[in-house]
Amino acid sequence: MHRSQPLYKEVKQHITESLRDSKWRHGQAIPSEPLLAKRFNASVGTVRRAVDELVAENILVRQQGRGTFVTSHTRDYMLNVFFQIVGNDGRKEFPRPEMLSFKRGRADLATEELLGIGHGELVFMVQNLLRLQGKPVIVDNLRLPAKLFPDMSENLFVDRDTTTYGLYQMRYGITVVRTVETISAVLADAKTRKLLGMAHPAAVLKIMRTAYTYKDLAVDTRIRFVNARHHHYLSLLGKR
Amino acid sequence: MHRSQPLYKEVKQHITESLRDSKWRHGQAIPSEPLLAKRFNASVGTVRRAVDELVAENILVRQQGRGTFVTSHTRDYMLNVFFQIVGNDGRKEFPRPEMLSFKRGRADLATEELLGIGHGELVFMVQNLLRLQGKPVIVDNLRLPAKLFPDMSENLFVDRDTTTYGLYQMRYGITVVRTVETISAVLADAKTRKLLGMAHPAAVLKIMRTAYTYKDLAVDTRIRFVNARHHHYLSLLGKR
DNA sequence: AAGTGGTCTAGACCACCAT
DNA sequence: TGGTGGTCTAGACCACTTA
Repeated sequence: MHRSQPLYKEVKQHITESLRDSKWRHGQAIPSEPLLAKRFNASVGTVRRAVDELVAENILVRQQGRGTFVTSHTRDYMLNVFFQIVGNDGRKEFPRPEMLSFKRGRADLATEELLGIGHGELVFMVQNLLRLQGKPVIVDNLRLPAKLFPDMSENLFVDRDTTTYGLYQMRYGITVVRTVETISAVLADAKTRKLLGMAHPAAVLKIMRTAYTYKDLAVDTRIRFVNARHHHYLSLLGKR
Repeated sequence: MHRSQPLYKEVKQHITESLRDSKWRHGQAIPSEPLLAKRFNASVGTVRRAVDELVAENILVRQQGRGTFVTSHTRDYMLNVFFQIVGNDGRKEFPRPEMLSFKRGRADLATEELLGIGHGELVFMVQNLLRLQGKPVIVDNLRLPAKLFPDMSENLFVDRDTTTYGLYQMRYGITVVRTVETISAVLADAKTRKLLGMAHPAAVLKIMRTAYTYKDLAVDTRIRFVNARHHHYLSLLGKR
């Protein structure tokens, strides 16, 4: 048989499409491997290979004896996969968010480019202050395209006990699968210094992050300023 | 058969041990899969699974029709796997190093702890200035345990056209397989500002990195200060 | 007990590389 | 042409979860 693409890649793509189209919702089990094999006219081994890759990408989770599940963006999951700020003592902790402002309007050109939206399209702009161990450590400026989040409102960001990505998934069925982060160091401006309780002059981490769902669709973009005096960004490269 | 560990994990461990003991040198082909299968009393499929994991960890490289090779720490490989500083235009470039100083002596306690060496053991201390597009961008303070690098000398760091990790591999058979990086932002001191051509006050990235070889043995540790005005640190999380 | 994923095998065929 | 890795299959048996 002559194929332009290996069968397991095709199976993987079919599964990804079902996820993108919300055929299987987060937290639910997908069909068993023998069932998928029958559906895609492939052997169980081939299906396993496709699922293996999606598991490696944190999109599916296997549980022996129970089934294979669509990853839920729980707090713990987020902490492990997408949150890289740890205390200098090595401990990682879930940040406590406080919303500072919520607006709807137009974004600047750079933001429109990052989000891949047209000029003048509406976005939501949310500013949050994140606390770790009670102290303000991160100022977060979030931008999300209004068309992806039809009835987004201020209330959803207050008193939530989920992450923003968890919110996207639970309420809109949008699952963030990867992010791109750009990290630099800048002198904090007066407002940021005040929020983070830093004296002049103060160096802070500037982290620009854009999040993507299946098919490389941008979901949100944000700029974070981090007081890196008692915390740092952890990056692991290579094996493991 | 009852096993405490899956067979493919054992095979993987055997292969890793052969690599650690330099039985197979970098750039060389390891034995073919049928041969390994025979040697370890396993099926080819099981050997493939072990090799798959080592390939995913960038330790081996497959080449269809030719064989499976021990990864060589070429410039290109380093750039892709361990070097995360990119220009703000998105371009990545190989840095040009200039050695500022080379010393042999005792390290401070923190360094001894990071390297996992005893108190008072000798280390080499190397300071380099790294240029990108001709401009000084990174000040690198390197520490390596003398006992791992017996006849290390200043000359080896001058006029080299390899990376430090490439040097370890070619001359000492030591292969770096993973690194741990800790990133924060600080105000640059006068000396660093001068080297990087920055005015007062200046915020720089402070990157502390420790590199490990097989079996979690620390190979070197370094502190880098990066002028993040025209460059940044790139971090990709999640799938792909 | 039935169903799920986890491991392992043996073998077929294909694509690619060296000679 | 022979050897290498790449894909795919069919089936056995194990470990775990649920009912």
